[in-house]
Amino acid sequence: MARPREFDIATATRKAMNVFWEHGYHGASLPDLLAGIGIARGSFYKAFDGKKPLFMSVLELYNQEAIAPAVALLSGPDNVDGWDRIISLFNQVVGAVAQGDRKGCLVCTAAAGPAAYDPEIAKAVGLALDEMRKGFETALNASQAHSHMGQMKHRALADTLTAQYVGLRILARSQAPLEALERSVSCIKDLVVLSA
Amino acid sequence: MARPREFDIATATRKAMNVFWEHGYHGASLPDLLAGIGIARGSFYKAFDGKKPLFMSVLELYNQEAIAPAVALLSGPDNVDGWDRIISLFNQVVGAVAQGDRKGCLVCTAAAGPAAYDPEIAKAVGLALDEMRKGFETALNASQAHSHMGQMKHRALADTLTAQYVGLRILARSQAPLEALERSVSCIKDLVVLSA
DNA sequence: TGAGTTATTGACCTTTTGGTTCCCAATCAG
DNA sequence: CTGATTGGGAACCAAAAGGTCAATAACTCA
Repeated sequence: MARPREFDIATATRKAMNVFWEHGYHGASLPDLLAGIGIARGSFYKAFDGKKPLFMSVLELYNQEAIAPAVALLSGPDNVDGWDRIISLFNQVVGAVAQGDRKGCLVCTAAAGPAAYDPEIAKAVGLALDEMRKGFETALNASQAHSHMGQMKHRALADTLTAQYVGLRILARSQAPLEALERSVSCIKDLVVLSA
Repeated sequence: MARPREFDIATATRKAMNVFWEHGYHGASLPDLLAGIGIARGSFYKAFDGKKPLFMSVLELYNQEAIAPAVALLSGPDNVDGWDRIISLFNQVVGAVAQGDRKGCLVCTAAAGPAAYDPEIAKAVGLALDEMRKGFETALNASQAHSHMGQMKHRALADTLTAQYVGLRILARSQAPLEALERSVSCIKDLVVLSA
């Protein structure tokens, strides 16, 4: 064998995730990443393989750390009504903003940024957002108020909610007033009443 | 007097708008802009005052060329039902995508990008999106199906629709499947039925 | 026609970008 | 202990970023 690595790859990737999350893909420079992780250039290239490969790993980690929990929230538990789960998710989103977290969603920011010209990133982003969409669909299938809707309608509404989620998180990032985000969500909440 | 400028500032700004629109603020490099406008570096700095000042002018132009027409569509004519105007706007958005236009919305892309750390851009973006929001509100006030809703509900729904608009345009830019965007809008269309 | 003024151009500058290299230090097997 | 192997980190690199400037060209007015 030989000398063991002095830092944990997983931990370093998590730190890198935070840097990308805050600054976006382009905004995160090599020095930013190095400072955030706490290693030097050489180690960085030895461990990861440059900025973009790291970003792809970060997207994967983000799926586990942020997307998967959101999807889990939407998917259960079964004793909670599906629409309530959806409202909980949106409440979490504006709740984060209310506590000063304006980072938004890493995937959504990537969707608006490098996904436009990088097919690999676009694909990863698309997969992550599709997970969200499927989560919404699962929740809708478990919603009392939407049980009268057909499967196709559920799918369409899931797509709409996905777009709503993206819009909300982009607006959060763009310093939109908190009240506007709160109003958006309060209105979605009422949607169940309207569509019931 | 002195030597007259060989190009039209307004035309050049419009060309720059297209470059920014396609590549985003960061993605549009100086050479990109120079090639797009068709002038040399020196002229660029003489006419405009650098990249960011130009971008601010571009945002202004975009407000006239893209935001204002959208708001106008939402605001009238009075013989068209308000909700129909809203649906028309969303149809236009996915119609553009259907014809291969994946540029999205310059303001939405800026919201997800430089607005996160540049207060000046954030302010301009916020103003533009607020115009959209007011447009939605105006349309809702002229919607038969929503006449039973109070003013506060109109405002909240306008915020929701604004977020929906942003999400839709970001998804368009991120190469999301056309069908997903179509489903989103078709669902919004039904919303009038549900909320009637 | 000549003076004054301003646009045009392309070379040049600084800083920063992402990426590479090389040498030293640390670790393990034998 | 020793040699092989690997990580660590600073120095280094080329390219590209945005920005400046001095020389040249074009125009108007006196």
